[in-house]
Amino acid sequence: MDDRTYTTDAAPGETVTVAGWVHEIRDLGGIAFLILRDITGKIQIKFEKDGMDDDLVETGLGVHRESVVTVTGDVEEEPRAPTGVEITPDSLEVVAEADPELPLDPSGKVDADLSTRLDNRTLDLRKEETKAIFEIRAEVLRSVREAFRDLDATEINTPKIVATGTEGGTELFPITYFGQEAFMNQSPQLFKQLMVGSGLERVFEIGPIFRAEEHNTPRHLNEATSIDFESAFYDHSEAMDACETVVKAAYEGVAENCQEQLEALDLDEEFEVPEGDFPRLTYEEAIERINATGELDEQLVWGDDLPTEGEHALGQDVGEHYFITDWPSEIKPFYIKDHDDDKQLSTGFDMMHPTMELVSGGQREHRYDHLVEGFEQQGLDPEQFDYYTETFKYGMPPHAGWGLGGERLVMTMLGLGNIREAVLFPRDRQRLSP
RNA sequence: GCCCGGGUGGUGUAGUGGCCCAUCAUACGACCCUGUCACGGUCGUGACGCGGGUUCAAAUCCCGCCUCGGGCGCCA
Repeated sequence: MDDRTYTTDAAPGETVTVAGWVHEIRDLGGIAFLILRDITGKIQIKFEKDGMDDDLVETGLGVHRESVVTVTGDVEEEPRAPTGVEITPDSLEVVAEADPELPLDPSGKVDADLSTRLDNRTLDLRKEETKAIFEIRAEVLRSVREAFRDLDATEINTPKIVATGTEGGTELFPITYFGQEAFMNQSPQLFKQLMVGSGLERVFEIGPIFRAEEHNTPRHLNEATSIDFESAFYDHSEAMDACETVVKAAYEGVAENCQEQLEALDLDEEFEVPEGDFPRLTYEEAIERINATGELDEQLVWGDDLPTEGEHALGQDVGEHYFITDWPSEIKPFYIKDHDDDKQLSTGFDMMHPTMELVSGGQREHRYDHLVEGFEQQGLDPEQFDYYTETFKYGMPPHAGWGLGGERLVMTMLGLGNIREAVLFPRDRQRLSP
């Protein structure tokens, strides 16, 4: 449509053709208004019944909400119109009629359950607030890519269909690959590590990960977007620096480029870019602080994983993004390197939002012998991972990296109550369609 | 995987044994209304997830199934 004018661009004095959805019709009797909505906003179409073509009035006011129409007419300045301008139509064409009864109300007068919204995502995304979430999500991904580029990292894409999992025994989706057993990849972990040993040295990947865990929570998905980073000649501390930079860049991008969207979500007042360095607590300090809050019935002891309740108590105590470092080796995966001076302590770290874990990372074990030993200690058969370990024989530099949950980043940034809100078509325990 | 709580017109809800041939809002249909901006007004259409049971009587209690949400574990 060459001659289409966006509603926000319709200037007084012009004759324009606008195209979009019928948001609402208000018929006051002798005068009626049709509110037309497009990507840029809304505009009012005025029908004064006296002196207007009867067919035009009948068509314009007979159309159902959410139908697609094009309207050609004169734009006039009108202080009484919501946007200060309105169109007096010469012609109106119903391009696609909508059913009179809609499965949810895009004008937002009546709430819909998340489940109803997800079943009707297209209609749901006609709402300002829902649309804003995904525009912000896009900005987060854009900013993150730019931040990675500033770090001189190369974007890569690794296989999602794999022969073995990352950590061996965890829950994977099995598939059949030309008669062979295969799985959906749960993480690009091993592949991105191989790339730091390649000529690329520093890489990142933004892509789907698949986990077959049958959890049922507002913060888990079975298909999620992982933002992964890995660099040669980085230690865990430098990896944390990069992590902080990238997460802050996401917030900065949204603050700079998504004011309108934040307003739509009623967050423009409270949205804050994290300032200063994220505190770095050791695991030991973390459990001590959790114990000191007195929120837990039982005191944590060294070696315990942090229970959800403990994460919440600590998050509230810290009150901002923070890292937990120096985890016990035994509760971190085999590919995480231990501290050289203390085999009980790993270089693994998590980056936390006050409400949940966002990032998991660490310095990697780059020494072939230690790596193979690690596989065996975790009860995994190193031979199954030959494609991975072999590379470590041919000059694998020390390296570190992390994985960030893309949806969790958006969710915590916007204070969404459910991670499914941050995915167009979420895949969870019971949802496989749409 | 374990545990808990829900499912009532298109949508969101009220109703916890008889007061319910089921409340309200919105949507939808008809009519009235010349400045609405959640327009207003009058009237109307439309629902108890499925199956079985208890009871004189079930939306309401019990059982099974389906389905949705949440807590934990685990994780991003």
